[in-house]
Amino acid sequence: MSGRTTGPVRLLLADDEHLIRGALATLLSLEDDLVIVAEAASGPEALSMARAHEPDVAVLDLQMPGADGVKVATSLRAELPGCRVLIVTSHGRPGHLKRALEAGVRGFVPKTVSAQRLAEIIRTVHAGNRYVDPELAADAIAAGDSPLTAREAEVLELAADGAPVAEIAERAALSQGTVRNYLSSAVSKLGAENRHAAVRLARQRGWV
Amino acid sequence: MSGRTTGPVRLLLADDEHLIRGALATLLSLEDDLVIVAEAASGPEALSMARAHEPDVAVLDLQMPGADGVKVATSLRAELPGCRVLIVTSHGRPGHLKRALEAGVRGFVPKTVSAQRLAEIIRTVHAGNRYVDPELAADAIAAGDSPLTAREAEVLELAADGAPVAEIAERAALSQGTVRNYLSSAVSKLGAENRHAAVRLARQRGWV
DNA sequence: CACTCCGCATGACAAATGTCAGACGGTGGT
DNA sequence: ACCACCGTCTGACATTTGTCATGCGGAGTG
Repeated sequence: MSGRTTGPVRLLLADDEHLIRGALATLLSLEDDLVIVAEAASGPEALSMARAHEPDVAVLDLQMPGADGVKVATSLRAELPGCRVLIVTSHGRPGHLKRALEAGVRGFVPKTVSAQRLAEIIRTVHAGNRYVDPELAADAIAAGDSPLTAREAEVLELAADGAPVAEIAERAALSQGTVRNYLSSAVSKLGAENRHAAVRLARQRGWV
Repeated sequence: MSGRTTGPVRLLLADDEHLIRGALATLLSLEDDLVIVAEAASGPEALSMARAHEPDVAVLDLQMPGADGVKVATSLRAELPGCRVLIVTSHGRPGHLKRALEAGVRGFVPKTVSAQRLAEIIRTVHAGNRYVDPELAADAIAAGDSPLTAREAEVLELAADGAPVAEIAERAALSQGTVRNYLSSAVSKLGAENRHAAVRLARQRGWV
């Protein structure tokens, strides 16, 4: 039902850490039914490699220079609908999982799994099924959806690097009072002490 | 010169990401003169493994649950002076490098190097030499030493999660005015807009 | 259509934060 | 011994931030 010809699963591997990517390539190559057809060290590179080699499954690191795994997945979905995407990550933030699934990603696993297990998951994804790490899924469900409105999230993001209200107001083209109001509402929705703690919480949950 | 008997270099591998640790173990095992005698997924585990197996070189990830690579290195230095320590990291913050060298670490490399290169560096370290990634070294020199006094750093750290001044004052057993003063001085020394930006900068440079 | 609800926006007031001038004690140099 | 210097510490004052009451306008409902 996958409409694919038989033969080894053709993989694209993208991760900016050469050490990990190389090691992973070697290890996955040991599996008889898997073959790495391309490697990339950044988001844009992953895209162009995918176009050139049309892999069956793309294994993407979530954090890469240029464009993160989810952005790459979105583009791939449009350009190569036959290519399944599997995301691998070190720090699993709940919000990222949600964004990833919305981008059509078929698998989402932390780097704490073994290579053996990863190979199995690659086969699962290639067969057309989905796979999400149970622990990350639980976290995502516990965290739930973002309670923030678009404006609140926007303002909170501008506040992320400790900028004063005046600067946020200018960048968002709002009055200072309005900015304070949004921040205040975001802070109370998140149950934080102040806006800086709120930024940390929102980041943790992947809402910004 | 190293006072060691000849034979393969005995390695301890510690990294909390199973995927990477396993892949790395496989890849390094391919080198004839390297052999992995122990693996660990956390700081404390790395220590007990090192005690049990007395490796020639310990390859430690900088960020691990329990105790980070530098803390482990400090303990190892005291308990197994013959064991060289090589630290591997994803996000190289200048301050970490400095702390690592003070802890007697012999090598410090980012995960962007290839496994082949890592094997060479392991041999370099085992031979008694030091190796520090040139780019990380340049960053560390550019960042320089922390200009913060002990108190300033302490207060800044307490401010890290967005706690209000009153709470910081209580936790540091200081008056609120004093706390503000330290924060103010830290902020101006770092050239930041406010204390939150200062926290970010100090973290970036590895000064907290 | 009228009504209600909710997100968006604003200004006034209270509270927290940042800035300043200055006091005290220990260290090192003369 | 004396002095200058630096880190530590404090309170008073200006600025920034957080909270509140309130107004405006579109979406959904009766």
